[in-house]
Amino acid sequence: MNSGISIKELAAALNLAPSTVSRALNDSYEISEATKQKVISMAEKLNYQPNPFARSLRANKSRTIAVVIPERINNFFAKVIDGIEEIAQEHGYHLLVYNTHEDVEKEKKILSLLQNGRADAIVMSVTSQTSDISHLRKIHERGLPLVFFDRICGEIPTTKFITNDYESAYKGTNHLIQQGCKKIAFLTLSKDLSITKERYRGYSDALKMANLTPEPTFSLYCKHSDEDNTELILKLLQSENRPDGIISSVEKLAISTYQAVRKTNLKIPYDLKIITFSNMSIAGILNPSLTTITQPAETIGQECAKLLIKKLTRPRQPDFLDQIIVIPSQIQIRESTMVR
Amino acid sequence: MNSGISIKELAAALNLAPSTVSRALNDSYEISEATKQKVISMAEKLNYQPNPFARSLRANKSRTIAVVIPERINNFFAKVIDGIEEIAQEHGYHLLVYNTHEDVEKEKKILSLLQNGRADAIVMSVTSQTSDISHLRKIHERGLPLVFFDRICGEIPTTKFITNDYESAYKGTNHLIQQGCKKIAFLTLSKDLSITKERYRGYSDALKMANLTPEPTFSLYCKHSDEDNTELILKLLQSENRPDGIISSVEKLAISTYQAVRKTNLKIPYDLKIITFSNMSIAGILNPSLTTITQPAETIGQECAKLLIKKLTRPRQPDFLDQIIVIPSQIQIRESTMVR
DNA sequence: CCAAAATACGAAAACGTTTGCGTAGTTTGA
DNA sequence: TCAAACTACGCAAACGTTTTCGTATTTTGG
Repeated sequence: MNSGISIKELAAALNLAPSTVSRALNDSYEISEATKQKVISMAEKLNYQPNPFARSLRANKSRTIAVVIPERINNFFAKVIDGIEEIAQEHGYHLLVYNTHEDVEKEKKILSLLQNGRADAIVMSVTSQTSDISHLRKIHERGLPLVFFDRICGEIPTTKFITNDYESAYKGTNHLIQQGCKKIAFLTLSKDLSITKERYRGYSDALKMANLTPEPTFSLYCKHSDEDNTELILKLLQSENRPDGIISSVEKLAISTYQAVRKTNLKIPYDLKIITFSNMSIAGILNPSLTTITQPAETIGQECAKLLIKKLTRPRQPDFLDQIIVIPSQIQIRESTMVR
Repeated sequence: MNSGISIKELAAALNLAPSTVSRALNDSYEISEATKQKVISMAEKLNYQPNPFARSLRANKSRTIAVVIPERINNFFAKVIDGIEEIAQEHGYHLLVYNTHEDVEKEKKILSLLQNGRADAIVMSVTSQTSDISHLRKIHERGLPLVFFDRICGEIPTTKFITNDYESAYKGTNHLIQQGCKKIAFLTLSKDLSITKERYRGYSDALKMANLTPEPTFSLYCKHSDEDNTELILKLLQSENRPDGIISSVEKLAISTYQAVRKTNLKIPYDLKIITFSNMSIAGILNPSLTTITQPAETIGQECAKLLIKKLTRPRQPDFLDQIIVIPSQIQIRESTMVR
């Protein structure tokens, strides 16, 4: 309602021109120390708060970063945002956060809302359904700084932050093999996802290296509903030629696996070993505790934000390089992949 | 960088005045249908996007709601935000999200940043450390619409949304008693928190009703660090007069309890039964599965947003009533409180 | 001592909207 | 038929900043 006093009123209270007050508050060399002090103390006294919209209008900058994620109830994305917020706050930036709920149409709507300059930059992780990327291209060609993390879009020439998906999947799969698994299944969400492809490559290469062949029926591309996924996995576990090891590309599919296993008389890790990409704090208290590949979520968020802010605050910074920056994950071995 | 074309340029392309274009786009009765059509199609063609800051400056409204939470890696808060976002998006509102990390000083800084009209309203859950409430009072007295949820601040006369904390705690405790518990402990974060007090009352009253007395050593006020909490709980479990039932006010203390139990040779639910306030999707796959009191998080978020938006979009809406709106939780009984 | 430079400030424009007011041209009504 | 009302649009101000330019006063330098 009442958004406090304006710079004009503050100027009037000081018998100065608004321009002088503005310069004093922005510590301009053109203003004497004495005047600066007077202005600052009066501003304090009257609790003057500059109107951010007037500023944004004038400067054509919003000091705001938009974060677009596919899921909010997800420790990985939550941690990434925490990382972004930390750096953003240090530099006086605000965060607009949008959840696409894994829905491309929603993603398009949100990006279209961000075309008008409401945010100075966008950091996002795409939907598992995003194959048409015209909306991303549009934003990028408009010159709005855009970086991707985790679920990246390779076709857009900008900087992307991911973890070492190939390597982690390779190592994870190899770990299963070393623990004695012969028939290893791969669980993931969408075929289109960049990270899926990389992780599948890692899984596949590890199998080949061990002279095992990846069976098509062992690659499970799951849906959105947890119940459906549990059903799908259950079917796989009850099939004649069931897997004895599982590597899951997403946390929640590991959860679904645990749930499916409960409906069988299989025992983890004896009959089935499982490892998953995850950021759960409670992986350790699951029974049996869950072996995880943990992505450096906060770090990814921090790096995204650092890069963006560098670009936004320096005068003539070049565009983002078309490159992929890799921040390695860490494998935490727990009971779910123990030999005995 | 380039924020597209302005209404002036659009007007020039149409040989019209900016005012006419503005009115046409806002569907004013003063503009003929023919002109409206022309304007709209040209706006489409040139991809005209109104500048939000010019609008905000002019209207003194930002179409933005600020959400302030103490923790982001928390299913409850994530779900609440999802609920808020759903309703906000329907009405064209954007969400600025801030995490206080349970730090009052950060909370103060954030609220001070919100004084300048960047957001039209605030919906928040306070820190577990918030006892000095001058910053909240300041915002409220400034006339900025403010609602609380879950962690509410009773002293501020506005509308608050909570779950039936007293009743749920009472029922939860009673459930433990009926399952045979005699010595029930209560785990929580801070004494200052509104919800802690209510939940403790429910716990305490349930004990009294069953002729049990709440022992002081059975009320554990935990810290921020998960490791410390696990230690604290472990000590309680190893004490001579250990509890045989636990009701936890916060999800993560139940997790810590599971972790502590692992370091003893106690068995849930045989030696210790446990129930917790929680929004975990995976409570069911913990071993043993965890009995929970689930708060209606999305609904709480939706209701907060509905109320705010009603106030923001109707012309002369009265101030929020000083009232507490209760949305009941649901108790989900699982193995952790089973008799056998 | 006086021109030139430096200091410290003010006036006004600009950012992109929306809106109150004014006004041609047209329609209405008795 | 002609004043009154209506229609459809334009002009200009306003929102609160920042910044360019201008200028009165003081300081500097030879």
